[in-house]
Amino acid sequence: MGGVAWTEEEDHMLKKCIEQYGEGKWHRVPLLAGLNRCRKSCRLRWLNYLRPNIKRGSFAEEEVEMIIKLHKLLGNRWSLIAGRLPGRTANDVKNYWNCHLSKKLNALEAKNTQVNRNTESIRPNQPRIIIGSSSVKRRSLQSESSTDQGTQQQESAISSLTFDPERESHILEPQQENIYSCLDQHGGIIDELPMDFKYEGVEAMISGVGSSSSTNQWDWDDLLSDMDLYNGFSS
DNA sequence: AACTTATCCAACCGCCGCTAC
DNA sequence: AGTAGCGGCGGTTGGATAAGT
Repeated sequence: MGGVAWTEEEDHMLKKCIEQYGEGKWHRVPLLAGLNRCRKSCRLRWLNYLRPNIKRGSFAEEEVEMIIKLHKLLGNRWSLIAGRLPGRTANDVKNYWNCHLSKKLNALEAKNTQVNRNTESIRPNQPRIIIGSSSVKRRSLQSESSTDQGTQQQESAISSLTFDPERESHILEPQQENIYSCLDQHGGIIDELPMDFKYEGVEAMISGVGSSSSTNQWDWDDLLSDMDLYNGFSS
């Protein structure tokens, strides 16, 4: 493991402590539980392993599809992504992404680079406004919007930002944008990706009307709410 | 069977924003 | 205004295990 593994006894003590005192106040948990662990370890152990209703085992295709979609929109915001996958933790999602999906995307990126060398004109004529990296933490976005770093164009984009499928891809990093463009444009490697994700356009994805989405617990309004809160757009 | 390499994933680390003082 | 403490997050590490030779 990455550190000292938790014993069953420690798990029991932590669980008992949380059940008795509730979540939160993590700085007190080690003391209350009588554990020789730091607050962060306790919190992580609870969130990723001990918390009730945690789903274990491999990811279903629908879950993988959802992860890919959400990653396209949110970047490496694992906690937000996990929030849309009942029973899955941010750590699980992150690990799954790093172990399984990022490799596929890297392969795509490599291929995309090669493709771009031959087909420069694929890029859109009108430049997109990138309003901060989606993988950059919320603080960066907020600070960008509050400082004079951004151009007027950027500030305008930020201030007027509401959800709009036409603009949703703007929150993607340039690099990601290339990768996902490649997903749309080159079905070959995408065959490795699950289900019908490879055939869906952005519009279908945004509206949640993908052919397999009927079984997903997709609640776009909730997600937007989260994003608003997360990015501070609602304030 | 023994060894090497690849993969998985739990745990740790460092950073940041928020809040109270 | 400055700062310390906290919760929370994403990135990284490294041990266990599986797969390959």
